[in-house]
Amino acid sequence: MPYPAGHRNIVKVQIVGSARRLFNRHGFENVSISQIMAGAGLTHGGFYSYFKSKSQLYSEVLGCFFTDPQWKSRWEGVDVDLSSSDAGPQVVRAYLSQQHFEDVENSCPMTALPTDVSRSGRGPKTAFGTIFQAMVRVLEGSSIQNGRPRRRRETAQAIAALCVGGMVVARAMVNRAVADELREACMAVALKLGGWEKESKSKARKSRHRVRA
Amino acid sequence: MPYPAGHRNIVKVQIVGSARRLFNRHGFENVSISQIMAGAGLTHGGFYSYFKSKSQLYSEVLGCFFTDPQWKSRWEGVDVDLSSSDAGPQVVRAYLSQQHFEDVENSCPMTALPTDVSRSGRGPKTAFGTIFQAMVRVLEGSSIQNGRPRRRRETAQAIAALCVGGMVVARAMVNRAVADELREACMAVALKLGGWEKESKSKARKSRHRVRA
DNA sequence: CTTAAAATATGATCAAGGTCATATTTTCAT
DNA sequence: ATGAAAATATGACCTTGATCATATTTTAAG
Repeated sequence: MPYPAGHRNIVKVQIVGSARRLFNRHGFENVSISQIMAGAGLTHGGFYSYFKSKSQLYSEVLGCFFTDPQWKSRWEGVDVDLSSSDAGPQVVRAYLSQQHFEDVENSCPMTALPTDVSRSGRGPKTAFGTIFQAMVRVLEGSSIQNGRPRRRRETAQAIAALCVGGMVVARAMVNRAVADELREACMAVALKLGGWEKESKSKARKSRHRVRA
Repeated sequence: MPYPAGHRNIVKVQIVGSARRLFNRHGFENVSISQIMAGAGLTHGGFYSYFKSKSQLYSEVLGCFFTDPQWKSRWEGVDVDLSSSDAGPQVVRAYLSQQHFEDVENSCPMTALPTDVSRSGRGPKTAFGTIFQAMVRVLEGSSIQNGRPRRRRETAQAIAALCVGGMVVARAMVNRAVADELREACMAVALKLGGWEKESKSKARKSRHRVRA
């Protein structure tokens, strides 16, 4: 066997990673095979020895985003421990963080390309739904809500939608200060909805974080 | 003058309308000039006597969405009276309505192509921000919040983001029932946030509307 | 019914991109 | 070192699409 065992798989992962970054930044249809392969240090021709078509890569990229348990593209300085008891507020803060806002390439696909997914077929949509429900489940399990589970689920869904929506809208704005204000507003309300307003932090640090991007 | 006075303008409006529908459905980059012109009953060649480029059309389409006061693309059976005192809940119900969910072509662009805008230049982003702020202002003016205006604004921003986010996510799902549940959850929470839970309607009418679409 | 301007259609050009066939290079076992 | 297999690169084909130049058609005025 002329090449080491896992080589093929390693390269394939690199291609998928390149595609993920490019898709996040430019959207599905606006990225060429050449760009993707170049991003993995290759040229365009070899692509079809790895994937049957561009569409198939599309599915694999989403699958990677969603199902891959070792998706470690955390955002600079932001960490989430899903097993922690306060996973809910952690998720909210991370999702609406300035780091996530800025790190488009490693962004959550729900933020970077939800409308691309809505224009696509069953596969991507199914994957999208899966991760969204996963997010809802984490929030639901962590919310300090008073009563009925019906209510808790409703609230958790709204918090998730608020996180995604806040991020999507913030990214579509010119004015950075306005976008930041929106993010912070969504974060504050989301935490309130979950019953997580403990450390009120006096709304300091309006947009003073430093990120080395 | 060989052609009636307003003719040119009428045709231009038709082209922009065709572009709006197509952009909403397929995204900006996935629509060709030929398709747009065909949608207006013309062929591709004449396009450049109306617009300098495809990008310019893009801006005009967004401008039409956002600033045009006579934008009458209401959704079937849904009406909003912005001068009414309860404009807030009206907007929320309309935005998260099943009709809006289904009527992709006449959708609010914030729902149909926010990520396209986030990948674009200053022009579209500015337009996007303008309409979002307009929505926030309506919600803010109508919210029954208790105290500080700071709080009211924060809440209004979150409600708007929740409306957009709920719709964007719902559209990216395969399962219609799940999407409907999300919409309803977002609507309930949004109304609660605004202090508009008056007519509780006992959560009836789970998805029983009829739309002739 | 003619005519000139306005509008529209046809067709060409040029660039990009998905796809695939073929050539070249790289790597490991001998 | 060497050779065969695996991987990668090159180049071409073909389609599509943005753009523009030119031809044709339509319309209102005379």
